[in-house]
Amino acid sequence: MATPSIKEVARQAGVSVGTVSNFLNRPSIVAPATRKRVQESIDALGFVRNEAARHLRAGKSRTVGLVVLDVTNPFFTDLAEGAEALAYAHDTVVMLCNSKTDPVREGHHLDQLEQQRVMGILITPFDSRDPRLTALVDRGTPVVLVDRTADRGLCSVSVDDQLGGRLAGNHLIEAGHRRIAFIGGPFTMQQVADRKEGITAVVEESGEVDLRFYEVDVMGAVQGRAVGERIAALPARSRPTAAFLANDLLALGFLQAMAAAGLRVPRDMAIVGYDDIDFAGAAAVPLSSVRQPAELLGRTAMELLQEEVESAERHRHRQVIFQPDLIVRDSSDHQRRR
Amino acid sequence: MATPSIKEVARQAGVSVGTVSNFLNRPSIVAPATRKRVQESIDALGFVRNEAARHLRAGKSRTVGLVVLDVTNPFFTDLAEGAEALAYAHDTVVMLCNSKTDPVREGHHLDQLEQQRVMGILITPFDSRDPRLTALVDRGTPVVLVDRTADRGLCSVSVDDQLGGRLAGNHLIEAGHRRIAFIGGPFTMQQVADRKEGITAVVEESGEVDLRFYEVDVMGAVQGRAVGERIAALPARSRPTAAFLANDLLALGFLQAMAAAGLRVPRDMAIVGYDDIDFAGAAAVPLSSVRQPAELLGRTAMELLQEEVESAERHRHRQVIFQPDLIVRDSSDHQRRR
DNA sequence: CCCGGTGATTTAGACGATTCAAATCGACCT
DNA sequence: AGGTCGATTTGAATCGTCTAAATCACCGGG
Repeated sequence: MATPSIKEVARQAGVSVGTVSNFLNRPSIVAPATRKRVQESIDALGFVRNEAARHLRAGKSRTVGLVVLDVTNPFFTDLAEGAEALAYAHDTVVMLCNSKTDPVREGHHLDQLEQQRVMGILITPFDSRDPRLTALVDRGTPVVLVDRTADRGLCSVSVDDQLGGRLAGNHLIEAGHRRIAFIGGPFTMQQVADRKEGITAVVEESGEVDLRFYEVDVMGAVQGRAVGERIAALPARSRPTAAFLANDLLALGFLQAMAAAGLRVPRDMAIVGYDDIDFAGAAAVPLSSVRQPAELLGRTAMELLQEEVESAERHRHRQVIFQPDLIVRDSSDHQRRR
Repeated sequence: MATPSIKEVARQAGVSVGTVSNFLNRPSIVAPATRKRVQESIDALGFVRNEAARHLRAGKSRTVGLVVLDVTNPFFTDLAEGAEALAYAHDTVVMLCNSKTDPVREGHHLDQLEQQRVMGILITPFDSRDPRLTALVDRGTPVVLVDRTADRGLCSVSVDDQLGGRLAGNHLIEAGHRRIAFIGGPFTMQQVADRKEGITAVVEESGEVDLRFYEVDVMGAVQGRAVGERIAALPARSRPTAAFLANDLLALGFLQAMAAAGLRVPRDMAIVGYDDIDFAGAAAVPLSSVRQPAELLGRTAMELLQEEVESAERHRHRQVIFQPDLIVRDSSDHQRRR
């Protein structure tokens, strides 16, 4: 009682397989009476198209791989949302892969996606110049970098992370902070490096600010809390009075560590996060954050991919860069805090 | 310059396609010298297996669909982790799908997975007796219910949610609470209904406790905060003194609302969550929570699926049920709280 | 009554990998 | 030289769907 194929449907309906296929793909050229008969057979047999066969025959898949660093991070799920919305409109499927900031997992996913001959891959790579990635592209899989700027012949969609770092830095410096912590990681990740560079630049311009770096391996709430505990334990006179964290999960964990240690936010510690996930505005102390247009990123990435797939040869790679916005809330703003 | 097929590899290596296939699938029967030659051609050409073709020929896929209610919830990603670990060992791939507690999205994913002829589906369904799900099973796709108990002919892996509700309820009642809120939703979801039933049962047994219900549409931190604000706004004499929330994200949001409203936890409001996600223990006030063995759930579900796929006809469906544990932390424990 | 259309349907290969019966090749034995 | 056995390799068929080309039925015009 295996799943019926187009052939069984044809027999049941008393037509040829070609007609069934036509019914499926170009119903308008099938006579109404035949159409009805085929539809009935399909329903009766419970026929479901075999995507593998279609794919093999067509030579191209209708699924797109999306590889992100952390599915738990709302920034990435929002991004996925944007990509899926567009995919849905183009009758394609998004395969979501979680690399968990681990190059090995990432590589595994890429292998699988390539074997599946996906029509393309959207990826926030651990390392954008990973040779595996380059090889994949050379072999013909269209790739769009997400949340990273491509240098070479690739499309990419990103946000100006240096600017994001500058915005956060300026904001904290103007509020009078002179000891600031930058927390994120791994520092080898381009995004993190850029944000770090941004705040470093404005700190150097201002001259008199002490900026310290704390590196984490993965940017999650748990790590944020851990760093927060270490910093809270410092003597008040040498402790930073403000922290800029490279994502909101980190910032949320950090915020909780402050609360647990009895430090008031923003009075004792001002906090600025990154991504402006929904949850940030709803935190115990609403979190200031550098907003990235996550959904737009995803949507645009998918757009670029579709474009590349459709126009094939005469496609010019493009690097789209969005501007981030600083959203100031209580966690970094004395005035607002009652 | 399309991706080379096994045929090109064969030509390049001066052997037949059969030999290349043998090299790929049963290397031991290929002569060492030939093996070397084929390997070289594969490397030179950058050959990558075409999964669609393998699948079509083999008649069965090597990917498993995993449909969860919320990828943002660490409970589900832990679960996915368990499933993936086992899948990896069996050389299969997990396709992660996020239904976002939306039956329409869920249906869409199921359709796609069926068209892809996945070898099976692990799903936390919105409604376990959805006819679409039944139809899918009847048409031959093995399905294992996750975090839900199957009534009919299906395998399932779940945790005794009623017991979870009882544990939380008993704990709060014993601590002296007489006005308790239960927060979760939608109440039509079996898990939520069971937890609710569990606490309702112990409340009724005790006689003198006032239990109130708050329903949310999706169980996320944002919703938790919203309910928290409503409850915090109640006059102290009629306000519940304890809340049991059907998952930890909800509880985290709720906790933040308490902090924002100036209510102390657990003195003014005791809180017990559900799932015991990593983040729960790291919250500003460490969260009491009913622990579910998420990874084990995922792993076991995959095990059952493999079993079903392999033993085919003579397979007996099984319903595995795990026991939850109550983890008591500061959020519900006066003693511990300084 | 035959010809040319037109509209509907059928036929006949691909697509890429796998499998299995059959062919090939040596080496070895008698 | 003929035969046998084992180890390798080959060739063809197959999976389900799609498409281009071919076929068919039927109609009206000449």
